[in-house]
Amino acid sequence: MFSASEKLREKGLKVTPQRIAIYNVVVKLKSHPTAENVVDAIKDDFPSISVGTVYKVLNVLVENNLLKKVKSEKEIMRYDAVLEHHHHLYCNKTDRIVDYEDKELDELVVNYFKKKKIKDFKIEDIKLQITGKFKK
Amino acid sequence: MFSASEKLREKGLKVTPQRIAIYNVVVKLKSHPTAENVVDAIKDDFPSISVGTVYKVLNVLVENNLLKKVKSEKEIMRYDAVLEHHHHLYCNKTDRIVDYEDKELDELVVNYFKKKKIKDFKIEDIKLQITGKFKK
DNA sequence: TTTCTAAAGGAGAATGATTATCATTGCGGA
DNA sequence: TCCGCAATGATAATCATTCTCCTTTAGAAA
Repeated sequence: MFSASEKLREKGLKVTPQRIAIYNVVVKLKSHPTAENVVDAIKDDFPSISVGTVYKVLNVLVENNLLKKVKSEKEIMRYDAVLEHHHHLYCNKTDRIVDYEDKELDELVVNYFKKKKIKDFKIEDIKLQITGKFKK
Repeated sequence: MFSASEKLREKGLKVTPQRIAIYNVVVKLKSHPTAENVVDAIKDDFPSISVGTVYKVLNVLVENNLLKKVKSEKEIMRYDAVLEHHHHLYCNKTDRIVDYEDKELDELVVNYFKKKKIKDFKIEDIKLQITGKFKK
């Protein structure tokens, strides 16, 4: 496993304490945090950080494939440090977004589209948005 | 096929020219328009309509299941008059969102989840977000 | 048809997430 | 260690959306 600074350096990005802290917060919070969540979490260790900086750093990390954006049910953007292909469970009740990984399902879907092409469309990625309710 | 006013009446909503016009615009524009798109399209026939009214009416129509919200890649909300279960093709290049219907695929996925349950989660709907590029 | 009232529309202010601006700071190559 | 340029901080600006408040109107009842 590589540290935040190593990952930043690898991408040719300047390594700053703010970037390290923000990246680590998103990795630690497995809850697909909003920018605001990140600001709150970071304020403990970094009281002087600017909100604008958090947005800017999140965007830089997304542009450099260190984070991904997650579309939430609402209009607020959320972030995900899990880069591997995975699906999402959206909870109607609690607004939680939970990662869902399922190789068997992926294979099923990929095989399906190997046989059945969509005309004039080149598929690059398929994600399932599974909506429902957590039982607890 | 029912007209806009019949659909509004059926839901117990007041039938107003603005509501009829807005509903018809979303039905006619099959492009998953944004609220702004709707405003533009409606200004031809309805120059005096207020932007706030368009937003309010779109929300009323969504609340009453006459329209659905579509999550776009960007932060802007988009609307869909097609209520039947369907998937979406997201074009990376042009930002287009195109409906994709595939009963065979639906069956495949539903059968898969009949066998393989997700623990502590009650699935209500599964949508595929197929990202890629249109060839023309 | 006329009347009445709650709901809907219009205009524009307010909000809230995100981005832009710009002066200051600090990372990292020389 | 020094220097240049990119990153940060503070704050203003932006943009989609919602809210407020006053006016208008749909539609039920008389």
